[in-house]
Amino acid sequence: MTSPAVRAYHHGDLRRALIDEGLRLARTGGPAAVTLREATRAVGVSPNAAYRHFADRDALVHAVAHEAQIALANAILTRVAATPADLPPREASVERLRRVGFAYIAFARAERGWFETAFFTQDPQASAGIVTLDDEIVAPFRLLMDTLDAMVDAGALSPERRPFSEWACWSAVHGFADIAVHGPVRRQPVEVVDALAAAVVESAITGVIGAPAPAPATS
Amino acid sequence: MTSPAVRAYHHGDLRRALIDEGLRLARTGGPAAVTLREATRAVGVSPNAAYRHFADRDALVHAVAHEAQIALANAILTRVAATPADLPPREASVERLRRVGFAYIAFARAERGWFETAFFTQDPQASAGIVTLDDEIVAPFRLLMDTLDAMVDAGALSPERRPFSEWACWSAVHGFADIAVHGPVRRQPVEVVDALAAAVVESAITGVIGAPAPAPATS
DNA sequence: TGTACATCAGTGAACGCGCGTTCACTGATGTAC
DNA sequence: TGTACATCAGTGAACGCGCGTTCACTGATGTAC
Repeated sequence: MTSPAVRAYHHGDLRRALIDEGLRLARTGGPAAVTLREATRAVGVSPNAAYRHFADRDALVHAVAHEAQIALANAILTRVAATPADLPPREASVERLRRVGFAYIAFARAERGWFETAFFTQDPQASAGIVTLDDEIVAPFRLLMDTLDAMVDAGALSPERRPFSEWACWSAVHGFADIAVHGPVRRQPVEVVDALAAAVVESAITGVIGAPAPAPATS
Repeated sequence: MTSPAVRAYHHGDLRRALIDEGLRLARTGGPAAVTLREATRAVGVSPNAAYRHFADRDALVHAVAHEAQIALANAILTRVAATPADLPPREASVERLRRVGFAYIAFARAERGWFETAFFTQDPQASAGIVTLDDEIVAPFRLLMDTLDAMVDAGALSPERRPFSEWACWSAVHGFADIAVHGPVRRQPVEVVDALAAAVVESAITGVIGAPAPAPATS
């Protein structure tokens, strides 16, 4: 991977190499750590070489953020896909929502820098019509929407309670992620944070459904 | 206020003046905008004069953050204090929780820079014992704890559901604040954000109580 | 199959910026006698 | 009440840093004939 890739920079993959390096930088330092000078230095190229592939620093950060968002979506998908197959449909639909929430929080804790980068990136223009998300972040959000819709279909969530429920879920889980990553919970032992996360997710589910949910699956 | 204050810098109030200027800078630019050079420049003093009153830049930011946290606590207190006096105790206790949530979100939206600064500041050492908050942020959090305790006393919240409920509340409201300030909702019309905020707060209350809450008071 | 040439991904040096921080200093303040 | 002096809040100039970005350029690549 290295030896042909290194040789391939000329008429090769500098763009890809810079994004990869940007991801490495963002992973530990968040979006602020993604600089043209550091990325080009690490790749072994002069600073201005980056301008062949990106309009400016912002374009690089944006590209990196895009990949961070995809990583988040994949983390959620993986956890949801592992839902036990033997659950009754109704419970399964709730369990899937629970997993979306846990996966979001787990990603924020495990990949703090990527999480910051994914959320940080701003869409310059306002979204059209009703409240929507810019294309890049649509994947994780779509997942949440679909999960809630499936709960309605499975009879776990009454249709009157469906509207806006995605915002309640996202807010709870995002808020806890931020508190766990930047807030006072930051340096608490893992078990404490796990317990709080479980309480927060369960409360969010209760808030959406309108009553306490069936017990979580053990897995 | 200006003329004696300006004269009083020598053997006067440079520390106070720098914090005030820091608050002005943080208000629009968040914690990153609080720089020694800009603050001293605005006050009309040489950059190194700040070192008579602050060990380094971090000390100034910390002082500014402290005041931003107090401003947040005051905003919550004011809104809670305006709870109609004629409500039955049970409903009143829930209405107070609702107001804590709305005030938190309103503060984040109205004073974005201060909100970022208040939350940003990090306590270097881990809190002692169980999960607690560092001294500076204790005021808003104490308010939330007391409000939830009062709900138990008033019979609006069953004692078994009390534990951890502060984290569920704070997460929901903090997450929505972050989404409304930095996320996709950022540029939506005020009415849309208001509607989403109401839905999020109501869902959080339902999640804590375990069932939909009595209707909000009209005020 | 060989050569001329256009293309375009890279180089090297430099710019200006604002920042935090340190140095040796000055000059106003307030106190001891 | 007046003077000598220590204190300490401020000055002015400079440092080194890393950044984004621009300039005129070079030299490898790949294509047209």
